[in-house]
Amino acid sequence: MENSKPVSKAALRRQREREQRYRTILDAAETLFARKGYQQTSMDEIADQAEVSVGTVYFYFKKKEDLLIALLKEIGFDIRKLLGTEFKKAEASMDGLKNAGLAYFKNFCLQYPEKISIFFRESVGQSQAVEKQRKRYLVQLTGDITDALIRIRNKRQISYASHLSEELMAVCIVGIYERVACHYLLWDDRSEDIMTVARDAVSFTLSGVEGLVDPPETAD
Amino acid sequence: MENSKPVSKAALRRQREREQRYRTILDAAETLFARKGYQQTSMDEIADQAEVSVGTVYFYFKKKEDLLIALLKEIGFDIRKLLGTEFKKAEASMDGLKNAGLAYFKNFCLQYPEKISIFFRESVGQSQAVEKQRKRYLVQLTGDITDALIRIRNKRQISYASHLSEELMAVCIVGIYERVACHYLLWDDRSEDIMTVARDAVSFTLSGVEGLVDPPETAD
Amino acid sequence: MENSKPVSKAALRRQREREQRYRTILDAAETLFARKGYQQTSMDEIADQAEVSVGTVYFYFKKKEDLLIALLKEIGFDIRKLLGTEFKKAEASMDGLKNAGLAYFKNFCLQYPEKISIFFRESVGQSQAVEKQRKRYLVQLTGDITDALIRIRNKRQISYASHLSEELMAVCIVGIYERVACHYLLWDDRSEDIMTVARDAVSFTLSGVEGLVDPPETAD
Amino acid sequence: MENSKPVSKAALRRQREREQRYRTILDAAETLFARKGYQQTSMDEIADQAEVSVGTVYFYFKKKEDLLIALLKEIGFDIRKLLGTEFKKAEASMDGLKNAGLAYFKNFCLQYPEKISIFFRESVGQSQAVEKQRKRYLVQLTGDITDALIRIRNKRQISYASHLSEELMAVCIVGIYERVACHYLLWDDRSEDIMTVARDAVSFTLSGVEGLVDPPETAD
DNA sequence: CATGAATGAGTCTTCATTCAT
DNA sequence: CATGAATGAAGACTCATTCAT
Repeated sequence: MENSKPVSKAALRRQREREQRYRTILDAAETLFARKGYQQTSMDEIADQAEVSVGTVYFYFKKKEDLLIALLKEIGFDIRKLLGTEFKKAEASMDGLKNAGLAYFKNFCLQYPEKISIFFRESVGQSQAVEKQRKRYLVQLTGDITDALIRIRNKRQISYASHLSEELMAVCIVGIYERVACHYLLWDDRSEDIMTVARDAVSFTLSGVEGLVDPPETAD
Repeated sequence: MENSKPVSKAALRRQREREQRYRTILDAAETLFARKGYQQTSMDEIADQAEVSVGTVYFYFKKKEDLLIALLKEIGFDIRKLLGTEFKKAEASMDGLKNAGLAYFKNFCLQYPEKISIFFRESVGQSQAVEKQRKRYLVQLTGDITDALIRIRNKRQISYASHLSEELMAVCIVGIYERVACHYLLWDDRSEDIMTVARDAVSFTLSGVEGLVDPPETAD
Repeated sequence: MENSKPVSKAALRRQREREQRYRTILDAAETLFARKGYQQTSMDEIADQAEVSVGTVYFYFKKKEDLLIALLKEIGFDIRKLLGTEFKKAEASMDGLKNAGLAYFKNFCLQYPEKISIFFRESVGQSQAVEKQRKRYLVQLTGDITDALIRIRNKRQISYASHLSEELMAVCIVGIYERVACHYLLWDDRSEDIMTVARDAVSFTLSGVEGLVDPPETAD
Repeated sequence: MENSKPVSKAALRRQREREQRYRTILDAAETLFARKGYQQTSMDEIADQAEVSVGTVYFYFKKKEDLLIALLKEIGFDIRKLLGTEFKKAEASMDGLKNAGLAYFKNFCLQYPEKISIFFRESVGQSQAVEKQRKRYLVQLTGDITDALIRIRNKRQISYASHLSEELMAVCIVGIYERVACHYLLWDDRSEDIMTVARDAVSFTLSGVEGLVDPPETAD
């Protein structure tokens, strides 16, 4: 019994250390990809920044792409979690959509502009494998929003203009939040205006959705 | 008198030939960038496709980037012309916005999906120089839409939610048209649904704009 | 008779123009080779500087090397002429050697530092063909000095240390004048000190020669 | 205690191997630059000759220039060491100068003609960076000789013609030894005559120096 | 597991030279 | 003769990836 423990303790430490290394490397990649661009960052630089050797980077990530894909996955997951939380708080109502939008700008874009840079810029126009993953995560995101819109529709007992409308709206919403973030954070750094912008963008979104409700809710 | 410019004939032909070459090369680049991706296309391949030597490609374009930037410029210009035309036809009204949106999908996206690919995908995440030009052309586009919104505002004697609203709406509209095009043409090829999607996207856009009108037009 | 003249007039003009072109191009090359270096100067740049087309440059000089070789020849010839004149003025005496050295610094190095740059720097370390010509002109120069030394020897009825001495001394003299010019004109621009330097260098040279006289002139 | 540095063994071997590789590559470059010329030698050829890959060459030398500069440095250092040794052996006397000259021809030029080729030919007329280093090492060499001449002057309590004389003489000496080596080893291979030539060149040098002593040593 | 030297395919880019007009 | 667009071989350099220690 006793000597089964020491092993597991060491093993646990190892496990912990390995996870730390993984994180360190991924963080290094995130920092550099955001600062210099994916193409302009070499594996050596990432190893340097993470204070490990190239070999070690390759132990955790088989290819350079994998770093980008892992980041993509993490960021996609974070955004979905954020939205999911807000959708849940205000179950199946337009408020969920509204709060999710505001939270995205306030708690995500402003906090982690480098993640925006990676998700919406550095991961675009790279290899096919990256594009595939990028599509996967953005489609999931779109799916989440589509689902939320469907729940809202069901609850409000309304229908939308066409059978494609829910998904289309979700796509529009993603497009808005993508471009607004890029425009006001990556191109012009207007961080101080971001919440004004956010409110307008959310308004735009909500009105856009309402505009596709069909037939209009008849207040009888 | 006429033969006082004997140069012109030969010179004109040369000029014409030069322009043709330029076009041939740019077309080759467009095709390949859209098909294989910017990074994955080598200058030799472009030369091959254009049926000239690498040297000739470099005679017309000093660097590989310059090909992408030239394409960016052309495409940006084409989109602006399309929108400008529609805005002018329905002077300062929401119809202009509507028709411009529909025309974009019908007369641009469907006709030249490869241009969409270059403008919204292949030119992203490349070098700084490309990003700079990309920003330039997208900001111009946003400016055009902003101006149109301002003209509409003036004509209707309304105002919008905040001092940033016009620009913000323009950014949203660009985001929508970008993402919708990518989603339905590059990711899923749902060309046949595109006009349904387009109508919904336009509706979404118009409602979005209306939603930011403030104070609401008083129905007297 | 009469109509044989017009032809020859035009022909003469042509001839003159051709020679002017040749000069213009060679001057352009000289300027650029001295300013930017032979390797760093392209044929296009030379054409530009000479205000002609590349094709024209190639009409007068079949290869890029030929420009350098032509310059080498000219410069070599100029130096030999300068030395020859001084040698002749002070027939077969050490004064000839002295005056030639002073004239070299005063009337050549100071006037045409760019020729020094080409003769002693830009034409070194290039292709085999250039090296061959460079050797040819420097060997001629050495030969001239050797001959002068032999004439002096004969006149003074002396002999030198070994059968190789005359040539060796000439080689030394060429080496001195080469390095001094490079050192004080191309590396440090100490043009204002050049005549002091020149006097010392000439003294050094003359003493060097005297030192190899053997047996020493017995002052009886 | 001993095994507190278990790294050292493996690390030392690595260090040694690295240095060997560095040498192998530099030797390959030296051989090829001397045989074919700097310009005419490609990095691939150097890699081939050194039996490594191009990548490895670039691992040790960031640019092609760096190979030449490293060679320049080594050769410059070797020559200075040789001279320094002779100067020291015959402290502050003309014998030092004499022996240094003879040693240069006997122990350097004859042994390593390829180094002469690189130092005095292949490194001339290349890029600015190379020229800069070349100047640096030749100026150091000149400085060494200048210092020796000053020490001799002090010991003998004499002075030279002008305040520039020491440096000027050093420049002359460098010029002589440069040109003589090139003339009799690179242009005509007269290796068998080299020691005769050397003696004459040394005589020339010594007399040259004496000639600039001023006022002449008073024969008491 | 970590290291970092080694690999070499791949690419952009340059530029001397040619030749049809 | 002059022009300048076209050629394409050649070469420097990069960097993702591997692997022996």
